[in-house]
Amino acid sequence: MARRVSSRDVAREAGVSTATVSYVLNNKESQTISPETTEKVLDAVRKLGYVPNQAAQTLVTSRQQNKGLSKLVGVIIPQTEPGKKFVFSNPFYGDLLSSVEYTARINGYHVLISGTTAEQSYVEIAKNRSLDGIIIVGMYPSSQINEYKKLQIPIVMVDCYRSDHFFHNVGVNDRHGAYLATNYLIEHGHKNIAFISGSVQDYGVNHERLMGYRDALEGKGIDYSEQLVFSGDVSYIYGITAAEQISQNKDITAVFATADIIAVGAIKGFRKSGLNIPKDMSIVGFDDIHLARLAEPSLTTVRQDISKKGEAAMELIITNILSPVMPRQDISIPLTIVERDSVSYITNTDLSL
Amino acid sequence: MARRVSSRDVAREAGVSTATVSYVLNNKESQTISPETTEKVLDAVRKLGYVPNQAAQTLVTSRQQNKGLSKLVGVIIPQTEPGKKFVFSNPFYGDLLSSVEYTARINGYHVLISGTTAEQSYVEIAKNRSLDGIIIVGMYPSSQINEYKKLQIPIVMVDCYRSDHFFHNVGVNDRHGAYLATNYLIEHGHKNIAFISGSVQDYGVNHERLMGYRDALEGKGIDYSEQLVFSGDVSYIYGITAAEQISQNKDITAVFATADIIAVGAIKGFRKSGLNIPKDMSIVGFDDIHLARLAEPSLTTVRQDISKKGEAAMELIITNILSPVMPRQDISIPLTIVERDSVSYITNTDLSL
DNA sequence: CTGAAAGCGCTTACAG
DNA sequence: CTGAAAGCGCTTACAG
Repeated sequence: MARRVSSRDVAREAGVSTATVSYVLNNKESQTISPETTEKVLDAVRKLGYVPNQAAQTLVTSRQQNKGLSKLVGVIIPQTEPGKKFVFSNPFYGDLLSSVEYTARINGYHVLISGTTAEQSYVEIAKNRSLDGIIIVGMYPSSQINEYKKLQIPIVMVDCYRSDHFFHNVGVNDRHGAYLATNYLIEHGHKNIAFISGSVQDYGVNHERLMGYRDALEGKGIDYSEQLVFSGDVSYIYGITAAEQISQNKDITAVFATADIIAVGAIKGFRKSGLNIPKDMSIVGFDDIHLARLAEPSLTTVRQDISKKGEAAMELIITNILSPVMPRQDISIPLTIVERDSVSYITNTDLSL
Repeated sequence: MARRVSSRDVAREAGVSTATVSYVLNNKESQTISPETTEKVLDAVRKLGYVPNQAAQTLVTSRQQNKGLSKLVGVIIPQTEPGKKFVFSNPFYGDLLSSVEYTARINGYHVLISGTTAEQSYVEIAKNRSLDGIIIVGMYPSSQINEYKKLQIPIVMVDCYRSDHFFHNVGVNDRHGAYLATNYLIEHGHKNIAFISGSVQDYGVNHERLMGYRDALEGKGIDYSEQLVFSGDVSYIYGITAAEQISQNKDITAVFATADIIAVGAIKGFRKSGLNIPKDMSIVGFDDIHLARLAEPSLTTVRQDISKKGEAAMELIITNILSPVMPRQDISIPLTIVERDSVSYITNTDLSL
């Protein structure tokens, strides 16, 4: 491999010192360089095709702060199991990563993606690469999260519900989103609304969404009943199963499914049971995945701006790199209802029964 | 930020020189270190939680070769437009990236993802980060590809058809895949088989797939007719449109769609036209996206092992880093037919007409 | 306004 | 078997 062009080559070409080259390229306000010298250096840079060596820059700036050393931000995406591949098939991660990368790039940063191996913790990777910050997506065991605290670099958690809030957070207000969905159904005249979700823990996304569902019912003076809560796993199959169970209960006229994939399964399940969507059963989902638009009927759902999420996360990192004493931030990305064809009005509830 | 533990700290703790620390950690066969010393160093490393500084390593190894300097491999994913976000929503890229990253990781490499900005070409990024190799996914303008040649580092192109083959290549045999799909339909008794695809260029994926379609027809002595070729864009919508056109031609009993998304649209289109799938019309797709399994009926399609693709690409890079004089490689990932419910037999073609 | 020099944290001939 | 020393390519006080 041909030796790379260094700042010394540029200095020689321009007839100046490497210090001057550095001053020109980093235009420090502390140093003023004459226009002529600046021009000479820039010409030499162009002529030789000089690109600074980031490794050298990282090394030399390791003593200072408020700058970012490596201009590298790590992104941690959930893995099926530690040391294995990512659970990346979910298009959500692709969209998120895309906006994370874009926001990094226009700010002069790059993105390192990496899972962890049995032999190497992410903390080691962060040290080894002199990461300027880390974005952690999804839920992880507390032990792992605690490790990161030692790192003393900006860290943003995305979509992570935890009891202790040590790092910055970016997420959606799941409770509010569930409220929106449920309330939408109520405003369409529905009263007996089933709730279908993955497993509901004491905290976490589904817990929040269940709370939002209850908020909406309560807001309209409708009694909450555990009978209407169906919880399994986040899958198409479970959507079918839940729908078949729900079909047994003739009072139920609507369903809020906490994930589109469940909702789409439910559509299938209801159809199997001979119910027409939306005439006999209204459904609202959550996520607005690609499939939501293609479903038959197309699915009314709660949409989050994934792009904004990634942008917010990376902006938080960068802001925090620049001002290390910044207080912890909690950012909530707005949610909106996307109206499609899976919900119908019930005008005369009593008569229709 | 607390000063990091350096090899000097380790050396001091172990009562040896930094050279010895380096020898122990990199266990060079050229240097033999006594077991006692090795033990002392390793103890110190553990005690202090020492992690080598990659920037320093990259910098110092910049004079040697056959090693990889930065242990960093760049991955270029298609962007909507230069300087913008990735076209990442396609789950394909997520799967690919996942296996690329995994393969890198278990080999001691990391993955840098980055698009390009107007102000900064990827060549600059590669130099700046001392990238050890690059994986380029998809098609790019020749001018851009030519830029990369200067870089003198291993480069693998994934799914890229080009007239000049300068870099390593990883892809699928699209022609063979199309042959498999078409032949599958022929073996189910179909003779009038329509071909639906995105725009067909003089070279590229769709061109190859059209060739494979023709191969299969020819292999069974069936005449090729341009009347049966429908080409628009790779979208659900176009699938609907094409299906509606095809419904006009009562001779056609089967369709090979070169993308599942088109095939799923076609299912919808045929249903609109009152045709039953697979009784009145058989369909085979290509890709095996998530949707293929969920479609009604589920879609028979050609599947590629995306994971293998990423693995092969990264392995090629790493092999080439270790042996820089390696000849150009061309790797084709196997394709298989996934049989589902969208194809039926035609036993008595003549009678059925 | 510009340059000489030190130093970031490593690795590797070379000497012993 | 181990260490002193040079050097990778930068940046930044400091001196002038």
